[in-house]
Amino acid sequence: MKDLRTLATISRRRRGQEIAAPGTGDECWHHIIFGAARRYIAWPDGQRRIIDFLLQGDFLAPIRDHYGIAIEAVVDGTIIASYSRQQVDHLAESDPHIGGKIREATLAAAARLERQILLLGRPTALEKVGSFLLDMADRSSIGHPDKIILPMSRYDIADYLALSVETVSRSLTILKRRGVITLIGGRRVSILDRNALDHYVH
Amino acid sequence: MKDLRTLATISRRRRGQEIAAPGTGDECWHHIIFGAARRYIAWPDGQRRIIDFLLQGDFLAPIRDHYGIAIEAVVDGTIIASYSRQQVDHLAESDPHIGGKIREATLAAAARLERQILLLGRPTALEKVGSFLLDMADRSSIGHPDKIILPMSRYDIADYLALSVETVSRSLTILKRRGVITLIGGRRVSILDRNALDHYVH
DNA sequence: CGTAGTCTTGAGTATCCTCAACGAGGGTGG
DNA sequence: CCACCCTCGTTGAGGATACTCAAGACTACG
Repeated sequence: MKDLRTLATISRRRRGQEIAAPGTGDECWHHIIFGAARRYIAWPDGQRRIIDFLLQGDFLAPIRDHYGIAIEAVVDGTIIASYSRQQVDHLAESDPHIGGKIREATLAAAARLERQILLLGRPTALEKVGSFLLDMADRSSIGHPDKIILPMSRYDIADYLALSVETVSRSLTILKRRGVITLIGGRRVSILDRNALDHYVH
Repeated sequence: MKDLRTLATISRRRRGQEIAAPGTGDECWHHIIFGAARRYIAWPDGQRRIIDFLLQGDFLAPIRDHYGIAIEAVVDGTIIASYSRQQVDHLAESDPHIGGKIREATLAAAARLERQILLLGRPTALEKVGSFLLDMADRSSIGHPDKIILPMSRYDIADYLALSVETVSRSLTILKRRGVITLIGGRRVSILDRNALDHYVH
């Protein structure tokens, strides 16, 4: 009996290095073993829209792509396991249990996209940033649930939330001044008042 | 050999009638046979966010839901085929071919969510509305690719695009005045200048 | 024909974006 | 070890865009 692990191609990437070229996203499953990645579109006019951040442990399904979506590592030393879609399909057909796992992972990827839709639908910048922090706190489970380490830059966050960098920065400053969070060196965030944060988010 | 069709529960809904109660979205697959539906969250403060419109032919995967997402018919006489998730899983395990179909449908649902993310990420209202029209023209394939019949109200569109009703209305008026589209009675749209519309969308 | 819901338009305001400057941190080379 | 450069992050001022509030037109339906 074959195993998923035998199909894996493990690779290691530096910060900013390409994981999948634009338009090739539907060829492979990816699994983030360590680090973080961003899935994005670069428009011809120079703008960039980040569709999805992939954190440690996340699976990415091979979603069909008409836009030229690319994937890049966010931090140095990001480790990715990639699986050819065809081989995974083949395996799923021979092993019903694995087929179920695959369906499960696909639904989880869809749930992540859905959260992102809710995030983008929030009316104000403060709500977007607040939701984003709560989301990151949930997902980047490193021991304490109120300590977040943001692996991505403010520019990344801005392109993810469809805001300008300045607005992201200002929103964080406002949350800090109101005593809702603390900021240590830009990338380390502590949630002091989760109630208040939840409240921004409805 | 069992067949998917034997598992279907067919039902018929009037405009505004519930198809799935909040939080039950992960129990069933749904397939829109006729009409249209909206998948949405009603926040406690009265706001409503539409995550997804389901048009004729669309499949909806049973995505896990922590928010209380509900589904409603958009037009009278909407016909839905529903399939219990468990039974579908069971069938998929016994028939690899169906398993593949299921994975395919799940990926298509994810691709739809992804398009919605790109839509919400557009900076201006005009781009959002323009993208929305192109999207609808692609999806509601009724003979002519440049004629659209919008089954939903302006309020629905506003909650979908995260804009106010007034802004949606104004954007459509602007597109009309610029000769990009024509409006017949509010719900019927013709695309006159697809190039221009594409251009708004980058 | 009246009513309720939908759609459009207008005026004023709040929010966010753009442009600009400055500060902090990390690497590199002298 | 320090100066320099580069990227990243923050803050300020001014202007553009979308929202809110309000009122009027259109449509569908009883």
